[in-house]
Amino acid sequence: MDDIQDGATRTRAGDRASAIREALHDAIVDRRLVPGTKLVEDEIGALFKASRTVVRTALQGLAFDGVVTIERNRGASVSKPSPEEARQVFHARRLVEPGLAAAAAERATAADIALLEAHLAEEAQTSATRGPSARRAEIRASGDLHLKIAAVAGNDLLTRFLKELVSRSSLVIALYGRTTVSSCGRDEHRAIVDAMRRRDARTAADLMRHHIDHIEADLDYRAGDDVSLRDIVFDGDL
Amino acid sequence: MDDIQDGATRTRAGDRASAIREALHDAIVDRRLVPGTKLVEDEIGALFKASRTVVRTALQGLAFDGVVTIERNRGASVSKPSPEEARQVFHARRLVEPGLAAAAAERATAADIALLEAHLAEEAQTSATRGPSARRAEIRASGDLHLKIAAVAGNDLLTRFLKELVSRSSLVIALYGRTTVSSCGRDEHRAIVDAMRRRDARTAADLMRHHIDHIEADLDYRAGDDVSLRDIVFDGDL
DNA sequence: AGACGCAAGTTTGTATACAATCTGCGGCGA
DNA sequence: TCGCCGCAGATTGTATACAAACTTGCGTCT
Repeated sequence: MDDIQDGATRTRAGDRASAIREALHDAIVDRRLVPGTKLVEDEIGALFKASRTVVRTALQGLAFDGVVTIERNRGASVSKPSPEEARQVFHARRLVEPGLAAAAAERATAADIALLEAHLAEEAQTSATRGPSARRAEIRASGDLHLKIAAVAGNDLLTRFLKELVSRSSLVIALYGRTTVSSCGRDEHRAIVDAMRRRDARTAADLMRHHIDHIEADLDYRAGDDVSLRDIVFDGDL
Repeated sequence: MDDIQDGATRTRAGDRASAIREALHDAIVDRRLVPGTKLVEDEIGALFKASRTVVRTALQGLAFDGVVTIERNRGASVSKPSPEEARQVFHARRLVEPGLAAAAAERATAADIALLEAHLAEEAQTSATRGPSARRAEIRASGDLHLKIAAVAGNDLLTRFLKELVSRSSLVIALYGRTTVSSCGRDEHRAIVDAMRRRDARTAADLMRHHIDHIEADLDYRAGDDVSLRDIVFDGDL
C-alpha cells in the first residue's frame, strides 16, 4: 500500500470519497493490493489527506462492490472470495454475459465496433511488452473488453453488475488462478468482436459462453473448500 | 414519512444503520414512501433516535440499492426512475430471471418446493382480503416470490442483483403502472412453481420470460419521457 | 409591476472528539 | 514451563461541531 495515490483519477474536487474509492478499486483489481490486505481508515486517510469520514464512505462503497469486506469492529480488508463465492461469480457471468454479447451484436454501430477493435489492438500491444506493470495492464485490459461489450449492449444496470463480477473475478483469479495470467485469450476476444461485426448475435453469445468456461477452467478451487484451515494445515500445498 | 418505525425489523442492536436501511427500504418498496420524497438526514435521525452519521450510511446503502438517489449538496430522495431506466430494469430481468428459474427447477428440493407453495397459498389469501394494507402486502408478496425462486437457484450474487431489480421494479410500477396492482398474476406464479416441481427447467424459464413480459406490458412509459414538468403541467392527468 | 440581489435559514459535507471493542503482550499462578 | 487473566495500545463506532452550499423570501432599484 504505497503507490496508490498515483493511480487516482484526480476527478473534480468535491467528490473525494469517489476518488479514493476508485483509486483503491483500481489498486485491488490490479492486484497491487492482494486479497486479505487490511485497510486501516487512518492510514488511508493519511495517504489521501482526508478525514476518516470520507475514507469510511469510500470503504463502504467498495464493500458494496464486493471487493472489500467490512466486519464490525474489525475494519475493512480486501475480500478473499471463498471457492463457493468464486463459483457463483462465474455462474453469474455465464448467465449474464452471453445475453449481453448477443444484445451488443445486435445494437453495435460502426463506431462501437471501431472502439472494440481499438481495444484489441491495445491488448495485442501490451501483451507483447514485458515487465510487471505491462502484465498488470494486460490483466486489466482483458476485463475491460468485457465491460466495453456490456456498454455497447446499452444497459447501465447490467453494465454495473458486470463491473462487479469482473472485479470479483480479478480477486478470484488472484486466489485460485493456476497460470498467473494467460487466461483471457486474445484470440477468443477477437473472435467475439468479429462475430459482432457480422451482427451474428447467436455466435457471439456462444463464443462468450465458451470464453468464460475457458477462464474458469484455469482455476483451481482446491484451497480450503469449506473454511479451509483443515485442508490448509494438513495438506500443506500452500 | 410517519409510520415507518413500526415496520423496522428490530434487528440485533449494534447494526443500527442496517436496521434503518431496511426500514426505509421496506417503506419504499411498499410505496409508503413514494418516488420523489425527500429524505432529510435530521428528520430520519430524529425518527430513529440516531445521529446523522448512521442515517447517512443507511442512505448511502439505499443509494447503492438504487431505490434512493443522492445529489451532492442536495441530499437524498426516493428514486424516480426515468422511462429509459425502467426499460433497462425489465431488460435485465428478462435476461436474468429465466436462467434463474431454470437453475431453480434443476436444483429445487422437496423442501424448496414446499416453501414456494406456501408462498403461493399466502398470496392467494392476501389477494382475497381488501384494504390498503392488504394491497401493500400483495405487492410485496408478488416480488417476494421472484426472490425466493432466486434463493432456490442458490446464487447469492444473482439473488442480490435480482433484489435490486425487484426493488426498482416496485418504483417503476409506482410511476408507470397502468393498473395499480393486478400485474403479477397469481396464475402465472403457480404455473412456474408447477414447472419446477416437475423439474421442467425449460418450461419454467419460458413461463418466467412471459410472466415478465406481462408485467412490463402493464406499464405506460409515456409520462414525461424527458424530465416531464411541461407534460405534467399542461396535460394535467396528474 | 417586475427583476435583481442580498441575507437569513436550512441542509449537507467534513473534521474531530469521545466511547466501545478488539488485539497482543506481560505477569502471575499452578 | 505452560496457561490464564488483565491491562495497554490500537482501531473502529457514534455523536457533535463547524464550514460550505443551496434555497427562499424580502427589499430595493429600475
